[in-house]
Amino acid sequence: MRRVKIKDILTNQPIGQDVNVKGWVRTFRNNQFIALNDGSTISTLQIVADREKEDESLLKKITTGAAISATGKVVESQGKGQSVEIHANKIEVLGEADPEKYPLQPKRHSLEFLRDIAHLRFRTNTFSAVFRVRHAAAFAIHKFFNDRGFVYLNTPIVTGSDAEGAGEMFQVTTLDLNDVAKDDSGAVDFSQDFFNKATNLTVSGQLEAELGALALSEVYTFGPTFRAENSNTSRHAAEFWMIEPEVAFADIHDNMDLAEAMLKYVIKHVMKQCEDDLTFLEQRLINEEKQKPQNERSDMALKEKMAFVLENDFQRLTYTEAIDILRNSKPNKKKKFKFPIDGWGADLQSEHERFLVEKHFKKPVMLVDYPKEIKAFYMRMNDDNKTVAAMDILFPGIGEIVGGSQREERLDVLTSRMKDFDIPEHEMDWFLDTRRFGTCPHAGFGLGFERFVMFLTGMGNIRDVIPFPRTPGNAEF
RNA sequence: GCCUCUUUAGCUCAGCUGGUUAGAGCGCCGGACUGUUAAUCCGUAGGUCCAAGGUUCAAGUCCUUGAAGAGGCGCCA
Repeated sequence: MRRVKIKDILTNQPIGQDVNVKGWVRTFRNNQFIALNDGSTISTLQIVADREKEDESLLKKITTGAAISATGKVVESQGKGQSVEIHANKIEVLGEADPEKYPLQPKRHSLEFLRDIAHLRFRTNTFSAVFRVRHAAAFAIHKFFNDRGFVYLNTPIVTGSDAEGAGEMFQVTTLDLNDVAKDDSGAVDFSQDFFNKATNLTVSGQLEAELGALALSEVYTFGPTFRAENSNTSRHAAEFWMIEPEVAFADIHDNMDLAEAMLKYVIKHVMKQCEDDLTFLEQRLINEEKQKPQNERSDMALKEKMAFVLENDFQRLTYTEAIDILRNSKPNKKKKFKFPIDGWGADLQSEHERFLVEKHFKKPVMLVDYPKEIKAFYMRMNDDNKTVAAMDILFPGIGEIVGGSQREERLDVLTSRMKDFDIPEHEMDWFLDTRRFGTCPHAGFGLGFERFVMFLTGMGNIRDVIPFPRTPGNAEF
């Protein structure tokens, strides 16, 4: 008999039909009631075993975590808590789970403990929900761009470009590290390396995406990104996924419109597709926050927060306006900020961003037009000659989720900016060619996928929204 | 990289100003019950108190160093 997914049975309720289901036992109550989950939905399906007829040795093997196959009739449930159940006439244990050794019990486990057993944590309600939501979000992103005529571009993961300037890179080499090839001057001889040059894992696909956009008009990347930063926070990982759209004939305002539309589209899609997962995750978050002091709890539940973001325009303001607000803010006047705001030009610290997003505006904030000194060389110089057309999107609880800009398309301005940043022109010749031939205004941004999934799931640590997270000192699994 | 906190049973935790034999809930195992909902009830077992040094008559508790984890900051997505 063909296997039916539990989600289908719970949705269609084919009462009277004989079906086969396969999945993993969550609990086995009363030697009779199996709560079975197959990952198709957060809900379990109740399998009723015939205690009289079934072999006792078989019943003994039905333990939490075991994989079973059950065949029987779908009937209306007599008990509370579920509408239908299966009266099994045949149960097969496909894979036993020794209860002495199986680490997952039908009880609450800490996220830290589950992180240590990341290979098994998919079997929990929380993580199965998180990864279904993550999938739905990834799918929605592809659909959003596809429907708008964007081309999905796969930029290189191994890169020979060392001028991306977005942080420390992981080196990629096949040189024998125990006996590194040296040249005459004693330096490492990368001409003997696999690519005949020094290579790294990408920190951003942006520069390559720009090349694509200046021919295909609209492109986006969606791939892994690597940063060898020693960052020890709940929102940084050494390996994470980034979405980087790049649009020709677009300015910073088009860019902001695109980012806002995309974020809202994905939120809407996830709310529709993952209703029951979100309900579970929302409750999980409420329970977790019960242990926190009142003032640290969020004032909106998960779905409420998502709906709120959906229904309201993101707050747009310039860096200069933000500085004014911060300078006149209560915490600044009462010297509550660790880094007081006294003038124009310094980068905002997380405490300032959090004040703007969580206290002042209480919604996502888009900041534009930053001082040129604190932003990257490729961002377009504004007419004031002091600021660049950069934008950051800040989300409550997570901070920076998007960073983007209009790109500097004027060759002379770009090369002079590169000089300021000590970036050698000859290494970026391929990049500059796009400015030499048929250059045009264009813009793009990078969205940290995991940070967005944190918002969508209410999870507070990036390590809990990526299946096998890589962080300093940790590359297990 | 910097600062703070944590580490006690399989899991989640309690263990007071250092003082007899280190506790609870859940899980496991055994039994009872049998339409249960993290089932319930009774019972048993289960500990290198993170590690190494030190102080003390006495250390789970105090000190030093180290390890692992968490939170905050910086870097950023």
